Amino acid sequence: MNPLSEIRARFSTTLSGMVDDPENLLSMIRPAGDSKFGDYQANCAMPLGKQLSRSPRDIATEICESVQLDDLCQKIEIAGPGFINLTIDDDWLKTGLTAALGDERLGVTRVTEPKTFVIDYSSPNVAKPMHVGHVRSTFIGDAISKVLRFVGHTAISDNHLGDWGTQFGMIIYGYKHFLNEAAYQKEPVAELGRLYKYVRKLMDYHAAVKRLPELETSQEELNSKQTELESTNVQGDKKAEKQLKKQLRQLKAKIGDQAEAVLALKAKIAEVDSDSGLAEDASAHPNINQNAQLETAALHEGDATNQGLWEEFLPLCRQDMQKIYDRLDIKFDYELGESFYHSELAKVVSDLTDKGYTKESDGAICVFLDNHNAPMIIQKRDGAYLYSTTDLATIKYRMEKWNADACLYVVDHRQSEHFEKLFDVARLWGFDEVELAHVAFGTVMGPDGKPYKTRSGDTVGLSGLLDEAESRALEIATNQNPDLTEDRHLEIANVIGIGGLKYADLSHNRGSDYEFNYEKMLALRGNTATYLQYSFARVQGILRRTEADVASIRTNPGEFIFENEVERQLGLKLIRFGEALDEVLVEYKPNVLCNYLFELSQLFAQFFDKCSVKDASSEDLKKSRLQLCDLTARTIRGGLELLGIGVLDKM
RNA sequence: GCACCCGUGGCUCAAUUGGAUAGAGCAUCGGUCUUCGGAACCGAGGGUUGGAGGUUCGAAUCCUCCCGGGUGUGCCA
Repeated sequence: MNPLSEIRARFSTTLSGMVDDPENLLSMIRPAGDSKFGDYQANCAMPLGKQLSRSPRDIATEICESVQLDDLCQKIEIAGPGFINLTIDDDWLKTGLTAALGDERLGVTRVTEPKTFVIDYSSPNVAKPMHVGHVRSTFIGDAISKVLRFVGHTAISDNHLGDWGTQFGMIIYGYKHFLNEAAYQKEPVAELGRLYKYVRKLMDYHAAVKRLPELETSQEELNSKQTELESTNVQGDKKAEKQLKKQLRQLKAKIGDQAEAVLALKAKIAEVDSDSGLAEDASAHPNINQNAQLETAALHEGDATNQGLWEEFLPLCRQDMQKIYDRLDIKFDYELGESFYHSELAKVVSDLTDKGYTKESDGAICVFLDNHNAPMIIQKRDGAYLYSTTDLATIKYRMEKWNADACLYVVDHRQSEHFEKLFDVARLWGFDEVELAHVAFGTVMGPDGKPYKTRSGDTVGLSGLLDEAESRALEIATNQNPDLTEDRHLEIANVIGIGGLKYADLSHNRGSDYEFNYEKMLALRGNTATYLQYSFARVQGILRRTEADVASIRTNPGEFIFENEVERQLGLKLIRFGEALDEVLVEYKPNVLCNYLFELSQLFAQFFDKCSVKDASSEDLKKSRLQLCDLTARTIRGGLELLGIGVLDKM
């Protein structure tokens, strides 16, 4: 049991005697904001004072007299308007540490009421190369799944692959018209990838040719509007002047954006025009955009040829994708893609219609919701279904198959409105017991503060990203430790390269955008994976150097001794591993665990500096310090493991 | 137009969801140490949390308005 839950349990008894619902008050017990106030603080006396119209300090006194804390806290103080400051008792702490030492779970107790979570993450489109945008979903989802499992929940990870979408129409079209048979025999996935990109280029070309004149016209309009605004005379009227300025500024920004868009379109056109083969195919396939769509439609309608091709392509594409997951060491319990649900979609619509929740509008079948202007469309005018339909079928399946208590969707924050609607419709449909949560995350930004793109404006491919991270890591590993063998260098590069990438992502609050930066990601200092991995390796160094018998330390521990203040701080931090994990799950935020591990490593560095193990003044003290070392190493390793990050004994 | 999100030292980010003097890491400057792994430790400077009001014992956090930025917005996923 971690100190926080223990304190809350003790307070619970007292507070339930004072109010009906103590839950809210209990959440006001938390780690002290400043260590000079002690280890924990209870802030519940202030609101309680207000509620009961009494002096908060009196209430605080009353609470302190009633709560049973003798063994748990060595100091209890009331401060300021009514803060209750608590300092954990050293003996209690030492007992906890001793227990953690002999426990594989480091003293972290399992939840008393395990739940079943379905976590939907990663979800790339197969047959399209994975890119930097898939990184966050994959890492965050994986970390949350692991933490859920560790604390005792059932976590079912499900990779909801996009394996039924328009990209297959494109590939099928490409296969039928542009296939290089020899290349396909030799390296099928590479050839399919080429076909996808090839068709994409041709489609983009035609779309650009069509769009360009419209854009140029609108550009002219904007320009003339700018001239008009610039010549408007509003002198004397300050308010109008200000408004005009604002309008002009916004207009200029829009013109800039459009100019960029025009350039991008022109580039796409030029790319095709400058290549005689592409140009020829472009003019030979003027209706490629519509025809590719028709191939998709044919696939969905069960056309034998297309169905056969899809069945041929899919395993190849999935195999290819698996390579990336293997490099990242990410595994899923299930990979039920969109195709898995396609036979259920008609039933979703008919069922919702039978229950009277749908309405036809402009030929489409919709569910209208009170708190949204636009309805959720579940069947298009042409009869085709949408991803909202698939998502509904998926919820139904997950409830029937796994009876989930919660479904978490680790998806980019731009889809928040979609999920609001989806969850509303699901509840309307009858799935109102399950917790449905959109675990949203921000965008990965480039150094220019805009979404991370290559210089040519394309999204950044994931496999290239991993290559770059590992090759930079290799350079660092080689420079830092030239004596090691090349194999060792490669192993280190893999662990710190991939680990650095994951940690850079996970250590940011998932809700915020963050800037992608190789240097910072792999920096040897600061809040990075390398710093934590280095701390771990240093502990291993101590254990090696002192020839410590770790097994016997765990089974036959000696007393913990806090000779130096930092030893106590380190011990307290160690015992709070479980608190950090609980906190991660409150809002599904892995960065809480990152912060915890970083702070732990910083405390260890101080301990390392001040408290020599090798030259400890007595055997008892040396043993106590070895115990702290062992716990530190196991906590860092265990914590990083939950984040999907590895460690090395030597690096 | 409407809806949602964001704005925190020079830079990159935290802040346990309303708690005490807003914390880290880079960078800058200074210091420790003949290292149980220097990929270390200690210290200093640097902030009106975009601005103005309001709510209360207490606000980066909640409310209103303004400024600036982003995202989404009826048949893509």
